[in-house]
Amino acid sequence: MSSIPKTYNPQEIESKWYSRWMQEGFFRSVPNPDKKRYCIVIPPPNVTGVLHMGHILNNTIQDVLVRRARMRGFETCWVPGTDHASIATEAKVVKMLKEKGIDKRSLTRQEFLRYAWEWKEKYGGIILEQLKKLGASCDWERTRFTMEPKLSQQVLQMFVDLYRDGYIYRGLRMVNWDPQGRTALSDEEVIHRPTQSKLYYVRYKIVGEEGYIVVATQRPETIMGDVAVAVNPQDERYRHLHGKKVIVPIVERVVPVIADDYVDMEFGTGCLKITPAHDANDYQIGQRHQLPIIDTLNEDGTFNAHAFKDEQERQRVLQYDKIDRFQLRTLIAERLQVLGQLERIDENYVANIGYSERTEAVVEPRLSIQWFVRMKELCQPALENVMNDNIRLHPPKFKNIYRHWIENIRDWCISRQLWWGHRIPAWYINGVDYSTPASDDLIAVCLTAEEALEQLQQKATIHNSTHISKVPCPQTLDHIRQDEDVLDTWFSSGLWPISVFDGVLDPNNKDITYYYPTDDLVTAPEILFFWVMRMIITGYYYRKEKPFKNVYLTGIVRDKIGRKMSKSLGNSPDALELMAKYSADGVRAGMLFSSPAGNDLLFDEKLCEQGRNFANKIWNAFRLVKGWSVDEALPVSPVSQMANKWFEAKLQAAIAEMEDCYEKYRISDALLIIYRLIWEDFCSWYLEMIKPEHGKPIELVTFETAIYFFETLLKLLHPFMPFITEEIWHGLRQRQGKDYLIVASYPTFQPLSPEQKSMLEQTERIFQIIQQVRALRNQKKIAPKEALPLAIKTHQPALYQRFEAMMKKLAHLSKVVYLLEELQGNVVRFVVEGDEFFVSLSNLVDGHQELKKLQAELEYQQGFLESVEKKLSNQKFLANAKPEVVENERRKQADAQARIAALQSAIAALQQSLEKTLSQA
RNA sequence: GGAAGCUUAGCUCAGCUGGUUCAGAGCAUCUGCCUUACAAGCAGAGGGUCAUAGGUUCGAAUCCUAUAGCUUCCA
Repeated sequence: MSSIPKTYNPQEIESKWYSRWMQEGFFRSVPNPDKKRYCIVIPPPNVTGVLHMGHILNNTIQDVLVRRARMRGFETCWVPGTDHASIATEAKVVKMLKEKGIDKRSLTRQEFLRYAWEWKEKYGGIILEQLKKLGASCDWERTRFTMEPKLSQQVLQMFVDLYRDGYIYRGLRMVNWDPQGRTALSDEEVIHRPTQSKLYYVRYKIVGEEGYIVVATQRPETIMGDVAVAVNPQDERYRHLHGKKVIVPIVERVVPVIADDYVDMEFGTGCLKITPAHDANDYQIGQRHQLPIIDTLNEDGTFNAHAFKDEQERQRVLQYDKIDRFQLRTLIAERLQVLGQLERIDENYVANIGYSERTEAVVEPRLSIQWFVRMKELCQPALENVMNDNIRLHPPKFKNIYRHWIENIRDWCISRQLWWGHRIPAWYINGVDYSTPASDDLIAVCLTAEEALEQLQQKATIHNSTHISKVPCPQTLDHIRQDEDVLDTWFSSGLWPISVFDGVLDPNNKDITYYYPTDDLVTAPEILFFWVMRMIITGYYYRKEKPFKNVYLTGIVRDKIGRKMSKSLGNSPDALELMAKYSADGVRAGMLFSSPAGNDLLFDEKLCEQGRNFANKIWNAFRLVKGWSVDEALPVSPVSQMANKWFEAKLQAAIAEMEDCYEKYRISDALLIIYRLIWEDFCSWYLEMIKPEHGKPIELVTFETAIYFFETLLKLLHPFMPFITEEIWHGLRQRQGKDYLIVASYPTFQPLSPEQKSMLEQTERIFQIIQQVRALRNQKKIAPKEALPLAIKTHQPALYQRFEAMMKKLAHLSKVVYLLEELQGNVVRFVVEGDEFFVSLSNLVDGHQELKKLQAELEYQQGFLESVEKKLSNQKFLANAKPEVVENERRKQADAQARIAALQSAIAALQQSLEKTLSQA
């Protein structure tokens, strides 16, 4: 016993068991048709990632589900892996190169990719190693990476298939342009934030008359791209201008005044400048009025004077060439000021500005040719099967949001102007103008260059035979080229639950047919649309089947004052330090203590401390049990006998409750149940009941029962705190072979017998009595060592006699006697249910204080009775309420009456004795 | 600007289809205790008009309406 340290020391223990589990192959899963399977695919963390609190939460939940399934005998498979994360990784690599003094633009695609792969090999696996520290029981032999050859092949195949089926097209659209990343972004990658900005009021001269109109704009730097000024047709103020022309300042371009309903009369002056190349709405208006488009920006957000076809205009703006858009804004404002065309500046304007999720750059609306996925039709099964609960979201409140989003979906821009990613498998003929979608019949979409060459030769031949304008027919691979862009990362992630099992390459292979559809997906609500929906779409597209049955949405981890954890705020604790300080078990438990599904959780390090303390508590229970010596000859004491029966019932009830929680994905509640069962019921009650006197041995039967209980508790706790439970599992008994807790059979629930139910009810009453006596000791400052006599005024002594030994031990009573009369003298009374209890005290009792307490209790009970009787005397209640409800009220009435009678009797007796003492004085 | 959700003890939350599982849990607080498993602990105790105002009902934290505040999503 002395060999077991007083405090639990997790460091070596945790790494020891993790490597033992790995050695024994417990995480490994292969299809086994004789067993039901349970499967989760990990939401692949970015290769750039390091473990943060969100990962801990997310992966702990997955590990809980996986470990429980494994113990329940399922063929359990948790597939790990990482995501190549195009933009994030490319940005990281570019930054790393910059620090080395290398400019990305000086490298070829191949050279850049070599650096990127190097970087990935070096850092890409870090996060997986960190997950091992957390205890994640993934099948590491199945680790995948979204850009490894086999997965890339499947992603490209999907592109080809979708293209063939008409779901992918090339289109000229206003896209969200990230000038820093120099790439298009999908709508979801743009974050809108209200931003303090300025509103410039600019004068446009009217052609052919004196005066001007004033246009309010937030972006004066786009003025040079103006092709019209629009007013609302209803706007009386500007009716006279319809059909007139105005002069755009600086470029001095003459443009029409047009009328369009889109214009908000309330905003600014009611005049809107139209810049189709740089605003999505302006683009729409431009289309309606057949206006030209003048794109004044380069891809990096600098001004492009060479975009101006008109020689004079070009001369006027040449001085601004290559100037950054924000600097340009200032310059233009100054220039307008000098020209006397800046009427005023509204400094207190808050604009809703879009930022790139990855680079934080202000997003620039930009016209360009990109690849799109036609979403409407593809989405239908994804909507239906969530709405009809074929795929269940937990909590279900997300269904609404999900539907709203899908119903308003727009086509998905999937091309990204990056190098790190899956290069779009589209080929073009050199020397052909592809700047408009008109030339789409001269594009080949296929997996290899050879195939592309063949296709393009055919296409060129057909084209040349049907069109007047001829195109060159490619003869060799040198005459064609592949699209420079890569695919949006989510395009590949959408395939993840299929591609990890190579389901595109070989749709009938053993893995995919066995593991797909997977069971649960655990992820954050923020990527419900980005990712979850796309997996569902892809699942139905490729396999006519959902990718998973349940989606458990975790909350966002925030700091304790509710701010999102972020690197820039520095409010995120270091995950590894946390585990070093509180153990992986402690951190796992701490994370789950307050994380109901879908709710954000306010993380506080104290929760991890609580987890660590819990581990220590269990450890000490283990020390206690291990320290006992067993005497086989000893008969089982009455206390132990009752204790064993009681805890068995308690245990079964708790298992049932936990089952219920798991079914509802209330993981945090399940943990709280086992936490209280261990700490309160097992440690504070059960172990105290059976604990032999110091130095004395314990009966064999009780010892074995206690070990059995302990083992069952360890099983229930194992999914949450795998390390300490495995350690104690091996400490409790000598274990042979594969007798590990991680694969021990999970406890099943046996319905409580009527005796067990009444046992639980009765012990509640007994515990109340014990607590009353303990409280009394506290109040009266009676030493715990002093044994007290208890008298019970009751008509049902048998009820208490069964538990007499237990009460004596836990409340330290010298004796228990049963009465039918009030006990007089120096006693303290209390009432539990309908019975009265007396404790005789050697020191003086404050009768008046006792009286006050009893009277307060009486008052409460009378009020309670009154409310019950009010119901019972209400004819409408008796007529309308269900019979069992009425019956219940009658029972409440009877119970309350019994308590009141006991209280009144106690009060009367106390008053009598007080009067006696008074008259004696 | 459009939509959804939330508001219950000092803090974080549970309370399903209205009726002692109806006012709960954990943490925090307070009071005693170093009682030989555990001070990372033990034994007790206090604490809420269930955001506000109406309504439905025999009965409302629970259903309806309005108001306020917070949060999120979309534009």
